[in-house]
Amino acid sequence: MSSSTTARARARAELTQEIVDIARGQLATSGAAGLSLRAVAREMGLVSSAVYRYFPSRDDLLTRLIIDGYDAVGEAVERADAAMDPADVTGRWLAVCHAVRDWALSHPHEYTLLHGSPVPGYRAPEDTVGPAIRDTAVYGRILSHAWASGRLTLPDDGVPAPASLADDLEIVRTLMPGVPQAVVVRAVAVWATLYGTVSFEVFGTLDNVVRERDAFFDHTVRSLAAWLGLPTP
Amino acid sequence: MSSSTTARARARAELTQEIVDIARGQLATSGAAGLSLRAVAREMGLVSSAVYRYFPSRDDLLTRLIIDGYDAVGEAVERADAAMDPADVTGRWLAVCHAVRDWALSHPHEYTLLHGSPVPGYRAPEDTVGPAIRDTAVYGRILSHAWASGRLTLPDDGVPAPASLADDLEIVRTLMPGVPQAVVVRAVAVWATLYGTVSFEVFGTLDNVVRERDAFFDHTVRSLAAWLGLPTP
DNA sequence: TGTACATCAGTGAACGCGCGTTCACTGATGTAC
DNA sequence: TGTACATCAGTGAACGCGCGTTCACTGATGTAC
Repeated sequence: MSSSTTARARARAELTQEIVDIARGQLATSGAAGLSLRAVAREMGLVSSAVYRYFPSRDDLLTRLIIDGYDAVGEAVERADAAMDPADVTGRWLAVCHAVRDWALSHPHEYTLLHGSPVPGYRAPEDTVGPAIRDTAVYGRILSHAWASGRLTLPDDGVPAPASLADDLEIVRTLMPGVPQAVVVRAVAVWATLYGTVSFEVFGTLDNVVRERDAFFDHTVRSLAAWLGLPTP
Repeated sequence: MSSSTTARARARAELTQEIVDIARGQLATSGAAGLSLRAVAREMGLVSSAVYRYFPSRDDLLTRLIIDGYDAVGEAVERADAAMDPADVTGRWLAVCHAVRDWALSHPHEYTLLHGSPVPGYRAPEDTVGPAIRDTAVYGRILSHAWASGRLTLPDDGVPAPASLADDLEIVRTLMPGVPQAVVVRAVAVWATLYGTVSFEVFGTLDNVVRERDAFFDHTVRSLAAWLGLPTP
């Protein structure tokens, strides 16, 4: 070999990527449950068994799609956050929420793969955990920063968190160090609202219900910001 | 024929029901996308073509499952609401939310059919619209009653709903007549939170994140009650 | 009440298609001397 | 630099399975006179 990566190695990397891209495209027509190695091979002009040189099984291909998906949202969210003034915690929150929604609307089938029904018979391996919390980590940093810089108002709605939740939600707490318990609990509810709202839109539940999608979403996340105790701009 | 329903008609009704029950059971192992008429026939000891005497196609069977599912949640929600003192609007709201979650946890695959990813290639017919809003209609009645009896506090968080939403959300508004616009908009967000939270739990997103599921859910819906402007008990 | 006819449930074979995965194989690419 | 050998990509056939849907048929149930 002359260059550090051989022609064979380069071809392998390219074909692997092509398999992934074609598989991702097929999510649109068949959904995750219907993803088929044979269909991918057919579209590439390969014999079906050739794909096994690249992925040992269908589930490994699915895992790759899932990891790529989480990374894509994670990156979109990180970029949206980085583009804002770090001190503008409310602006960062809004930017991040819109980034999730924008990504979901432009990649509906990948979003569905990540946040839709579990695929029957598929069990996600450990490798997916890291990428899966990449976006959540960004919300955590925003809330941490908001709290540390004295910009977070504690909730005061007469609904105190029960004692049994005090030791719960460790993972969430580690993502937003310093943030008081009442806000941590609320953050999880807000997290569910964000994805609940986006899923309603992507899965079609809002069809015939909400027409002004942009305005509705923007208003929802602004209300959530206030509910979280972030400063009203 | 002697009785008003002939033996043949009774057998037909029973077998139709049995097909539906078996199909529902198979959602657990195959998911909606994998629901198979042949598998249902096999489990019943029938030849696969016999099922066509009862359902003209696979999609019709799926439609029946969906309608039955919506009706089941709807009924659970209505029963939970009816068991409360009508004047106790906050109690009714909490009861209704818990009824949705309880039903979802005890029928996870039917819940997934209703609120998970769309089934590729399946288009829901008109008949599903009515049953689909049966539960939502109950929330609407609670809010309507709360408002009419002066128990609803208007939101005051410095985030007014934008003008473009004023003419939107007709369907939601008709479900909660009289309720002011600001609350209607918020009700949709709360609706998304409720189903977002339940979906997180049913789809496994909360695994390793929230341990105290009951306490967490109860706290979430109590917070939502306050956020909606329902009286704190 | 009894009989002739119509209705309908269920059969079994077939059509034409799909899938994941394994395996022995050819021929090209890369490596070590 | 040239050659012998090892590695690896892709082939094609096969195994054993699945699916939805159609169709001509048998035999039981229901209906009308």
